[in-house]
Amino acid sequence: MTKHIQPDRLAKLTSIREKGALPYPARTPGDPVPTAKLLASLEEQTGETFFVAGRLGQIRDFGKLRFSHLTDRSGSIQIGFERDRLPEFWPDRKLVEANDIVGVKGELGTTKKGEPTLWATEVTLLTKALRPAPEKWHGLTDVETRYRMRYVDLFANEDVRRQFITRSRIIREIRAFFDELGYIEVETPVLHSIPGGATARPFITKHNALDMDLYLRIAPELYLKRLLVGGLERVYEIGRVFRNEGISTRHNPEFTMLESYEAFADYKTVMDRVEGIFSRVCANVIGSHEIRFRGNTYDLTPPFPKKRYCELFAEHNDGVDFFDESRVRERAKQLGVHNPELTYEKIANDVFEATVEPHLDGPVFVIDYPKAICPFAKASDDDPRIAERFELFVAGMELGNAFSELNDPIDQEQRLEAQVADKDDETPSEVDYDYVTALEYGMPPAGGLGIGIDRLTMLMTGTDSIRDVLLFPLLRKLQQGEEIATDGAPDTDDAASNGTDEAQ
RNA sequence: GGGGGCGUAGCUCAGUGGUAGAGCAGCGGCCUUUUAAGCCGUAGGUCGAUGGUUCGAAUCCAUCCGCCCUCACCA
Repeated sequence: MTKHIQPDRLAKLTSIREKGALPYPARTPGDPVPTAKLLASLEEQTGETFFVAGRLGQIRDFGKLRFSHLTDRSGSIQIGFERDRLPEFWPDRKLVEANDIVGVKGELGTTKKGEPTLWATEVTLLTKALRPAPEKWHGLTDVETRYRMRYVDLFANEDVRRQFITRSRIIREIRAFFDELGYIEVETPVLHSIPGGATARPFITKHNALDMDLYLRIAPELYLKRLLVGGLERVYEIGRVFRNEGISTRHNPEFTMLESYEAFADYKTVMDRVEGIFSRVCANVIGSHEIRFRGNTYDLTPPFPKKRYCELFAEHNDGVDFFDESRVRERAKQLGVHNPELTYEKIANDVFEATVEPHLDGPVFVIDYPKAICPFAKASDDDPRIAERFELFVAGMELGNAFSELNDPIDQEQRLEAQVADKDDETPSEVDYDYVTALEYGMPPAGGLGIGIDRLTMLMTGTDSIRDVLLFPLLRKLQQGEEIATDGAPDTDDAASNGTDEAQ
């Protein structure tokens, strides 16, 4: 690693030490003021002395005067280094350079052209950077390097920093929304001995002492509903789930899921909750209910339109009824999505996905799904073939999934057993009988919700790729000893095989 | 897995068979109001890797590695 460091920076490091200064001091000499505070009331504060700390940008050198910007978490401000104000620092000024982290004490003012500037009277090196910053004008643009070295991306690209601050604010608003409704936030196990609550291939890991296989959770659902049995009544969890599938602009193998469960509510209540979340995030984070995503504008003002699954199915399939098995199979063959391994309802759902989903620009709640494809949803009291379930679509992307939770233990046991009997290799291989036992003790009627936080953030921030809302998206491992291009090591190369597809 | 694109200096990129280039960053100078500062000078390379074709390969061919886009798969 260190062999690729810029030799001139190492030389400066040595120089600093030889002069008895510390290139990595343990303490910051003062409590830094956010630079944004200096700019916020510049006129009233002109002439006052402040201490700021952050990373130095490009240095513009005029011999006896130099300028640079100092960036901290709140923004950045120009620093003016004048020879006559810095008698002690001046001879060693070149040991402090772009990308170093410094503390600066100085007097607030402006330049002749009115640029707010902190005129330095004391400069303290806080951290010597041994690698240079990316080029000043184009910055760091290589996508692979940006993902692999997000730490560089973050300080080099302000909009990237802002993006992740926005993500954090979205999550904070969601928490506040549920907290105000009396929900409690809980944490359930990530390591599951039986993966369940969704249809997906799990990651397998091993517990050594117990000598048993464990699975990284594909959903927290079944544990959260156990809490309803326990009487917690309103719970939510925002946490990582893991699905052992491919990678794309909409899929990362680990992603963040919000799940909430509310006793004595049903899927209609949950629709209100979803609208409440969207409304709140739009108002408090985005500042608008109109968002731009992939070239289109979407109005997220509630209420969102509701469309029945079976009606949409007929509408986009020449009036074919979802439950008309022979005609649906025919249609599936015609579309080339007829997989005889699957159950009839799954084939029909594939037809739905092929014909209806592309048209779901939204926002739209697709409601009342066929019960057969909803193993955890309660059937409608009016039509036993229909489950009280909805999914929220915006921009053709599924953002949320919710239902009136099935709490009939006998029905649930039968459905889980049917799932295991299914040939589909994505379905669970084992029934979680403890979950059934929990239901036998009585779970209150409840409405449950799942929302993909990453996709929600994509939508809200107009981001095309899920990798741009994940700080560290999954990438292939580099070979040992291999470094990323940015420090002169041999580029690329590696072990491992090819990745593909999905998740979430 | 299929198709397409890309990989050259720390960064951003030119270079399509004949001595590896530019801008920025770096280094040495000049400069007290710049903000992509300017000017003069200087240094910097396993052209992703391996093999092949050729008198000669960054360039043509093959294989491999990595990233992006897209389709497929999949919430």
